[in-house]
Amino acid sequence: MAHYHPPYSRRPLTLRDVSEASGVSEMTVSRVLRNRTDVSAATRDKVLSAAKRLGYVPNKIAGALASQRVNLVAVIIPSLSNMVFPEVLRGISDGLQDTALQPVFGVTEYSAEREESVLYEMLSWRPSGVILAGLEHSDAARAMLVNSGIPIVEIMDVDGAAIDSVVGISHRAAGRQMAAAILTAGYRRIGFLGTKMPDDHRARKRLEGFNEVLSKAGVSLIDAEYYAGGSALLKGREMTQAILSRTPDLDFLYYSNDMIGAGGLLWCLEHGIDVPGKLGLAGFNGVELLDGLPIRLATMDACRRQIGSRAASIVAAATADTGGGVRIELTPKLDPGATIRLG
Amino acid sequence: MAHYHPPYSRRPLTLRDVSEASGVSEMTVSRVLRNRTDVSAATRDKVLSAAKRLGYVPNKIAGALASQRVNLVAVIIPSLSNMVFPEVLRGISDGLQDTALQPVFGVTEYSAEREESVLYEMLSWRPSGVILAGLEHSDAARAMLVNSGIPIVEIMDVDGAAIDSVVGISHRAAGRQMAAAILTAGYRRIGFLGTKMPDDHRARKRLEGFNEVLSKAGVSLIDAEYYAGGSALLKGREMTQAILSRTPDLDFLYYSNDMIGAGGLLWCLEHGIDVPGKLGLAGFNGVELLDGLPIRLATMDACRRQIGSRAASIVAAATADTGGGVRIELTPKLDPGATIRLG
DNA sequence: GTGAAAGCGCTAACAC
DNA sequence: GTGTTAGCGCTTTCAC
Repeated sequence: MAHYHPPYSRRPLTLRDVSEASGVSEMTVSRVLRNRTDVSAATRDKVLSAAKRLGYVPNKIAGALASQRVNLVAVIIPSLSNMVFPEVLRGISDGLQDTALQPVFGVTEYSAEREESVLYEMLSWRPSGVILAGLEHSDAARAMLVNSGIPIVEIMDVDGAAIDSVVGISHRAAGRQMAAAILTAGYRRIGFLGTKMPDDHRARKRLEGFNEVLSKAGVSLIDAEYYAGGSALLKGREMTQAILSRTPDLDFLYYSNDMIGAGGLLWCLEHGIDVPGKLGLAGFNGVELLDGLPIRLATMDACRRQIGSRAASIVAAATADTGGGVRIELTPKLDPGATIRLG
Repeated sequence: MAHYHPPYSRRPLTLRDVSEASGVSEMTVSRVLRNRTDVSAATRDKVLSAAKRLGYVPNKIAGALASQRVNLVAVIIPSLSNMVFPEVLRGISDGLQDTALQPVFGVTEYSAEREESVLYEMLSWRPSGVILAGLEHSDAARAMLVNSGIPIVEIMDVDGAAIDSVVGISHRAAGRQMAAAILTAGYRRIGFLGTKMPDDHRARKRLEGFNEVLSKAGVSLIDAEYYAGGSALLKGREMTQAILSRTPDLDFLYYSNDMIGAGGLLWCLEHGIDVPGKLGLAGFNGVELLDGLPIRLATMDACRRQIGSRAASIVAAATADTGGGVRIELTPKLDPGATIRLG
């Protein structure tokens, strides 16, 4: 049902068109359009009005090729499916606010292979920097990053060797801290509920840290449930029901993220389970959504927004060629909410 | 705490480097790297191994300038704060899957001014097409779109005049349909809860359609609550409490989105309110999160993913220069859930 | 099947 | 303050 077919492929205007329309040389037109100060007010006005009248939009491709500068920062994240990465993106936007840099996003769906191809694609546009999640990359991706000659910031996680700069939290330490809090509160029969994602290295590290502290206390996970895809809130609900009917004497459920934790919490409340008396619950991330639940779920803030803005600042500084090779470890705080009893 | 300062600004490799390393002319290297078939297998292997060994990443800036082709689709959306746009983005990714096109995202935060500057910025990269939310744009933005000479797809909303192609639903009709369902169910004392966003035209149109049907039935909104920012789930909870304590005899609450509707629903359930007997509730969007609530909130699916993939297909087709100027109106279906009683 | 030359639209560098 | 010249790293075109 075509209703009108516009002339795609109209030739875009060039500097030359503005030059002719204003009677000013291309070079000076270029100066005006780049807000350079060494142009007389009269010339500037002539150019600006001609450009506006014609509807000229500069060609950054040509500009970038000529100047060898591209004001783009490649940002590569695993997913948009939960609230965690959009918030990192907002942090990045904030951090880039007062610079000429613009973020460009790519998504990997937690696949190293896709990360590699997205990275290749983005690097081919010669961005001013790269911000990407995690420290685990394919060899080829790592090589591209090392060879790129631009600032690289790996974010979210600090447990491992960074290529250049890194901003994040220690997920292993976060897992340990939560385990310690749970043990201190007196819980001993602990179940784990999480995603079936072998490539979510941060979730894996949290669980490793968690298990480590449990082991030292002679405790180990009694049962576990995993899911993939679907509504996390619903999955949390379903998995909670499943694990509790299979292993009714659990006294704590550790969820790998807040969304499934929230689903579990709602299920428990509906079923009159004494939380946190008989059963404690905890998630991870500190998502805003938790504010709207009947009672607060214990969680740990992953410092998402802050990570984004710090990473952006590092790229901005490195581009303005201050510094480089920075390591920033943020410390998430544990929020016991109302789902962990006092120890 | 710098731990290592890599040599930013290493000169990236060029075709010439690969040419010299492989002993093949630049032109033929270029052919191989673009997967052209008119190259002998022997030459191809030489080139490929040299390129891989060196870690060559092509410069798309130069390529785009020379070929006058850019495989980028500019995607401009209002926000990443709720689940609606990320899902549109996923639809777009899907729709672009089997093409050479790559989406690039920009966010406006519901500001026409920011839309204009994001658009300007993106058009300056000469993308192959633009997908943007809504039909309302500044005059300057509209002029840029019209003059761009590339396929433009306005998405989400079909209530108004499109520049080129359009894919969406009628929000006015959606509002009308919900009002009709509510009236049919026998509710008469209706309250509205929504965002304080004058520039969210789709929410506005839904409310207009809603009021229109109410008026015709001699009914009008009894009370309203507005919010801006913060956790939508929490705001839904707070606004529900506020509106019901101010106007206790309301028998229906119409929320402008599912998130605040979910917050309201949770609040009502906790306070033992008979839903949908004494009080009916409805939201909008059909977000996945609703699947995890104790009872289903009435809502309307905004067809987000489908809109994204259809829009992407239009751009892909127009680029391959089939068609153009397409209008697709999808029909959202009303899901009465368990929060509207049978009429 | 391969190579040489020209040029995409802009900006750096320098001359005036 | 303004103009001229020479590329940026590719791809197009055409010759071989």
